Amino acid sequence: MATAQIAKLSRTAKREARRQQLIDATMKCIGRKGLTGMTLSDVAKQAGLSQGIVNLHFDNKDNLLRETLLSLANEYKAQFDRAYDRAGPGPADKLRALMELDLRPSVCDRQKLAVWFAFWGEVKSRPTYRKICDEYDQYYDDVIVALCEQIIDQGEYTDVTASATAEALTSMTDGLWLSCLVSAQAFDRQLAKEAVFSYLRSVFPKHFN
Amino acid sequence: MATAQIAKLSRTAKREARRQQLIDATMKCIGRKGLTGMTLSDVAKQAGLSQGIVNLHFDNKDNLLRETLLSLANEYKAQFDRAYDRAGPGPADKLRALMELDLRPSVCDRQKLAVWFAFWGEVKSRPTYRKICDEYDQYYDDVIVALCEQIIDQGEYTDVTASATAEALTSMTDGLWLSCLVSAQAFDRQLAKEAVFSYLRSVFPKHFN
DNA sequence: CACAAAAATGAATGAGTATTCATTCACTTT
DNA sequence: AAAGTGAATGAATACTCATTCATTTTTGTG
Repeated sequence: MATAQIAKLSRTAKREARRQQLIDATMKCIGRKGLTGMTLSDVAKQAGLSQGIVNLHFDNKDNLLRETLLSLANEYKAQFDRAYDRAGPGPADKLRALMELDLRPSVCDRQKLAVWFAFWGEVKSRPTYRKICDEYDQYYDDVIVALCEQIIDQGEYTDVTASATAEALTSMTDGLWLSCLVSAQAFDRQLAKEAVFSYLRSVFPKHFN
Repeated sequence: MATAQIAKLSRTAKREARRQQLIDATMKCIGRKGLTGMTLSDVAKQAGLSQGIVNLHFDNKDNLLRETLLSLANEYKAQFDRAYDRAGPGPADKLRALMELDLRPSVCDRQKLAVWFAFWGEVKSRPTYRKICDEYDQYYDDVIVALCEQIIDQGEYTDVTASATAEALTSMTDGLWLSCLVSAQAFDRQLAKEAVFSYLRSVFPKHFN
């Protein structure tokens, strides 16, 4: 949010907008310099504000980073829930919508993925990060397992378990994110979609053909 | 390698052993403190050597980190090639072996994955890291695409493309690694295997049943 | 408009760290 | 045994960067 627009807001809204502005700046800096290279000066500069601004709003760097992760996670969850709600009523519709979400340019772009991977890279040594990531993941997994169960019920599929299929699906999108981040060639969104949906066609042929 | 054993080696072998000792220490430190928290003192202490030792052998921190990534990548490649060579002659045998490799405890353990993810987390801001990761990935991808092609030929599968299937498979293992790293529960290796192999059964039923 | 409160500034601080280097140590060669 | 060589040490140095805080600016209220 641009500074000019902040002026019009109420005091508490303003405070919140400032925090978000700093979080956004943080994500940009992580993308540009990595978690190891990012400094609070960078963030302040990126936000067009002064040296001490982060400590004023977040007390310390750790806090800023935790709030940044939370913001990223919440933003994703909002999109997840929205995609779920807006999709057609059947479990296959919903599952399709959720898979498509993960490959949408707004989710699957190098800038945002750089931030996700930056935090995942610290998960082992930072229980706080791990806890946050794990709690959200748990939630997504439950939703997707439930959808797979419904689909399996409907289609009377045998030789398939909901938990293994859900695991395969969520892993696949996470892995596609990695290749989007690492691959030197422009990410082939079409191929990625084909990977996911050829899988869905082959496990749930009655639903995805 | 223990210091005691280093004494017996020739001069150049000694030098190489020392470097590897420092690289191993670096990996341990990354696991324990993350890439942001790791210091050269930590590494020296972990290796049981003195302050300036890293600069003596690697000139600077950047260099140490790049060599650490290369060492990790080479170690994996050696295991990959070995698994490929040792597997049965058919493409399905080889593909099975490569998938099993990725879920082996020696590859898929939190300590080692922490290091991989630490580097992936910096890939966006460090072209060097990206280049290294991408080159190796390219190689693995080529191998796996070729195997899928052979399997598709043999089985006369239709409605499957080698590139999408290969993409799905490599993504899946990368994603499973993430869940191994993040999940609070002990990683369910059996479920992970089931995820991968139920997929293989369903795309290549003639080969994986 | 005046005044108190909140927000923001940016220079100063100091803790932490990568790097340097004079010195010591452990072998090897002569 | 003496001289020579590379490895290793660890104290000193130089520098970066998170954090503090005295001061200024902005905002909302009576």
